[in-house]
Amino acid sequence: MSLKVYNTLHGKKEEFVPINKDKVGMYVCGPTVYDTSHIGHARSVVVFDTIFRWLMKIGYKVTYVRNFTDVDDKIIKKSNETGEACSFITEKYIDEFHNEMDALNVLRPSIEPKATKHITHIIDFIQMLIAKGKAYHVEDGDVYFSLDSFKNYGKLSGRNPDDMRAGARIAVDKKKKNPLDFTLWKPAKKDEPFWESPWGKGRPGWHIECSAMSYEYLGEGFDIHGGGKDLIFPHHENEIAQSEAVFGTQFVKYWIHNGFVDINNEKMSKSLGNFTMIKKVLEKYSPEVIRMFLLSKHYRSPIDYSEDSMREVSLGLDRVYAFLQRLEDVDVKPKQGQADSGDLWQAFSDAMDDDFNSAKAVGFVFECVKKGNKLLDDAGVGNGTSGKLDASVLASLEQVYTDIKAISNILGIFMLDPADYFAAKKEKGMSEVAITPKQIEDLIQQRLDARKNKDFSKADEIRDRLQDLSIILEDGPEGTIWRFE
RNA sequence: GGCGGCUUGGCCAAGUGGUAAGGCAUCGGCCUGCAAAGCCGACAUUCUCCAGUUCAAAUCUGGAAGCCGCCUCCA
Repeated sequence: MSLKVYNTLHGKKEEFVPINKDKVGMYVCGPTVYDTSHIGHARSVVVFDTIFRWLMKIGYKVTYVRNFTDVDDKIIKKSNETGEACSFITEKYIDEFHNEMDALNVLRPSIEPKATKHITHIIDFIQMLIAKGKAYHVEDGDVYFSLDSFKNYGKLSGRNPDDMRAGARIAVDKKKKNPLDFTLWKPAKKDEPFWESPWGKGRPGWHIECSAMSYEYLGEGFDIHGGGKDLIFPHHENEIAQSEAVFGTQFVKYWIHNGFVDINNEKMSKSLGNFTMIKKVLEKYSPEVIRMFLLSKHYRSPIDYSEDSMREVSLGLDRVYAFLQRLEDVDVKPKQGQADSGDLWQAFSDAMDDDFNSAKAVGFVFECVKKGNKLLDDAGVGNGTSGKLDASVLASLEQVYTDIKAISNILGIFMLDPADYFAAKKEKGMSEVAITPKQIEDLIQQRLDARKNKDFSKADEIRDRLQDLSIILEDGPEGTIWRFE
């Protein structure tokens, strides 16, 4: 099965055929670094990270560019409010972003360009636009893109400029020839950061950096451009206008847009004040739970964030790791050098080829976990009698484990050694509870003694006591183990 | 007002013309002193509603209702 991708440009799934065989150029709009990232940002980053990994896995040499917008009105505003230099603010949030994305097991893109490091490229780009009559400079120092000079405007978002003018939600600016013309360069006011340019001291508008930097690293036209759905208009529409106006060739072949993270069925946004920061979620849930949550629904659909759904995902992840632990307990290990050959991998692979359907893919993993558990049960392993696995069962369990490990490299979940996963979970649980492991062990021993003496009411009392601390006891053939709920 | 999307069991969620994956929860059973975990079974004759195309539709077409998003900074 070959890769199919939903292309926003045409509103349908298309077979993915890169411009250059074997190579893929991908540009994704990164954050404006003026504030802490919320889980909506995490979705975009995790989704495109997964896409990046999948493209590489199926054999493409991928150049993945994700920018930082580090010059912007909001950054300047924050600087004025806090008295901190813009560069201090942007560095701070870039660091924070990197730390959080590293925690979420996100691979670094090939290149992470910053707008402020590409001012010359941006100025050159604007000059090309002016030279072609696609942009104009007004007296005060502003440079605007001339919408009337670009016929195809609106092809990505399905709008036409005439309708929008009728819509009349756009503030009229007398300096503009057409009210929809957008800023390429704006003059610096007093105390604002600036760069010298042919139009005086100023700074770039928002859209132009992506055209200039994608050109710099990926060329006049490239394969994939991504970002959140909210960037379709006007940001990506404007990028198309700028780049295609200069080069006269198709800017991007496949446009990919991820859906939002909602809270109570509404988009997470600053104006509603309903956003949840990544760091806040990381305090409560492991990175893999967050990743699994974000990948448990198709990337184009909205996904509703709630404590309940996080808890549910967390339980599901426990289930997978508990299965892996069972495998480890009977010495089933992933096979070396034989990845990508099992049925699970094949099913996973087909799901990913179908517009990166990670939700479906995760479903297959669960199906396999159930089958694997059944094989173990039927073999009587870990179920009272410690049976011996026969060769064919061993082989299929090894294959499942191998496939899950291969999948973990794409989804960025199920990455850990199960023992480490549960150890981390225990550690986290311990930090929230007023009891020591020693005390727990003592109680377990007391309960064991009580059970030996058939004093079951005392045994149950001890178990209930631990239960109140979210500690679950499991009596197995090798003794009693405990874990956090 | 313009444009786009969504509506699947108690909840979450796959499904893109061939007769409803999976997870969570619930109820039975096996196992257990009792539990937990795991497994087995039950749980949508049906996919918001109405009409149409088709041998066949959750999936295509037309219409209705509800919800959401973009059109202003936004992942």
